[in-house]
Amino acid sequence: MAHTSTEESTRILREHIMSGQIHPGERLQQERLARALGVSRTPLRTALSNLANEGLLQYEANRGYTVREFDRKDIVDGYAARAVLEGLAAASVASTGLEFGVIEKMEGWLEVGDSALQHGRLDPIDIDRYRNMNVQFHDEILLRADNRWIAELVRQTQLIPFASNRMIVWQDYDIMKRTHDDHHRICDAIKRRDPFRADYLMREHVNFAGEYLADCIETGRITTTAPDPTPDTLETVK
Amino acid sequence: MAHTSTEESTRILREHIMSGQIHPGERLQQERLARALGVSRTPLRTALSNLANEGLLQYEANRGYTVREFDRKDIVDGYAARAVLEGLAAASVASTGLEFGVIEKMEGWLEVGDSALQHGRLDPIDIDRYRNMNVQFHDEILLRADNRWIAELVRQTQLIPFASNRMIVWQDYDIMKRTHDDHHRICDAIKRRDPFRADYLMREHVNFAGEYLADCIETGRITTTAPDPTPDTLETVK
DNA sequence: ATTGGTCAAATTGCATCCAATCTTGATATT
DNA sequence: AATATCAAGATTGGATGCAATTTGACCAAT
Repeated sequence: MAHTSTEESTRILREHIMSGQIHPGERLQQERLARALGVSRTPLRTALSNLANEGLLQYEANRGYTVREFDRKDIVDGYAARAVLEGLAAASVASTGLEFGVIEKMEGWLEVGDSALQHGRLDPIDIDRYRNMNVQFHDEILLRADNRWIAELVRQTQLIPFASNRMIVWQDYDIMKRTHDDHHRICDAIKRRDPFRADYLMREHVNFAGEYLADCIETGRITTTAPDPTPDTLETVK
Repeated sequence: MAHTSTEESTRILREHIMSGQIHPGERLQQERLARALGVSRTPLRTALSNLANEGLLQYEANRGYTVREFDRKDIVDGYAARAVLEGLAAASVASTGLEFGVIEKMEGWLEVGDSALQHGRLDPIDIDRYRNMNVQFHDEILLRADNRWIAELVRQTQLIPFASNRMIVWQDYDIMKRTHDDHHRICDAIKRRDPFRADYLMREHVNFAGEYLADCIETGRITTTAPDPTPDTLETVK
């Protein structure tokens, strides 16, 4: 493995926090956690410090780390920031234009989404395919915008448990239909080189997703949104 | 002191990198640096890891940390991202409105800028006053926007040596005049509760600043932009 | 001159140890 | 009963030591 214990610990802890396996508000004891991860306290402490910098943990000197708690406003505000950033990305891409190969690829993804929605209802079978499509679609635009700040800042806004772009609320068919229609229109705006329309559509798309997700989390309507489970176990030694 | 060695080291190193006292591309040797800072390698290593997370350092396993190098595109791209974020902040504030006391305070700052520019030319005497005014003006809008993500992401975009909002290119009177006029208009747009205008003006204001700053850095026209120097010495033990 | 190989010195990553701080709970005081 | 005090245990932050990796100098072969 080409990674250090620190990097591994950071990654595993981040996933466990993001997926809610470590609960908001929970105190993270270094000795216990180090045991669970099979490392000493030194790399673990670096990992904790990094995660606190990312905003996932709260730190108080001599009192240790706790998992940050996020409320509705945190989610909506995060999506609001993400919306203008992804809007800028979409506008940049629309402005510059995309090579045909890339557009073709994106239209392929759109069809993946179409096929998941073609039965007039939501089938749990399709959620994984739709989720991957969604991540690829948004990531491709961020990639093609060719601005490392935007990509990095968007990544940051998604460091909220249950609120990354891997979380799909697979519940209301009409909403998914409309949401995916946004994808079509955003792609169309990019194809037509219409930055203003791409920007506006993306902002609306992301802001809506934020409000909707926040609603669903608040009312406990979140169901089967977890992506491929992580093989890493923390519980064993606990 | 209420801070840990790790936090202190992080802060001091960040300042030294931001102000260019540690040069881009430079390799950071842990033993030497720890000596210079008067701490052991443990807190230093945590600090380095944090700064790498912030994007100021590059890290390679077993090969240590180097100061990241930034080119023109990094600066312009960073400001482009910052522009939409500060634009959103300004629009939010304009939309919500500000209490009279706050508007009065901001108008006070505008006058500070006016007085620094009233002689029809740029006096080096006024640069500190103008810089503080500028920071306060932008920070106040970020604060009043009441969205912690925006404030934090904007902070991140400024983690580039010589490119924070504390850097003022105090050289061309006409440009400063126009730039400060933006401040007046942004404040006016907020007062009139015109989110669209506030957004547009702020984006233009920030994007222009980015391009201009990048030009000046590229052509070596940067002169006396350093803020109040840090009392912390690193050179002593070097 | 350039490539490839070898080995010692330098440097990094991590485990462990110790001092400083916090937490807990029992006891004393009002 | 409520609050204050204080000592023992628990936990954190930082220093040190060691194994693993990298760096760099030197030399041989092409």
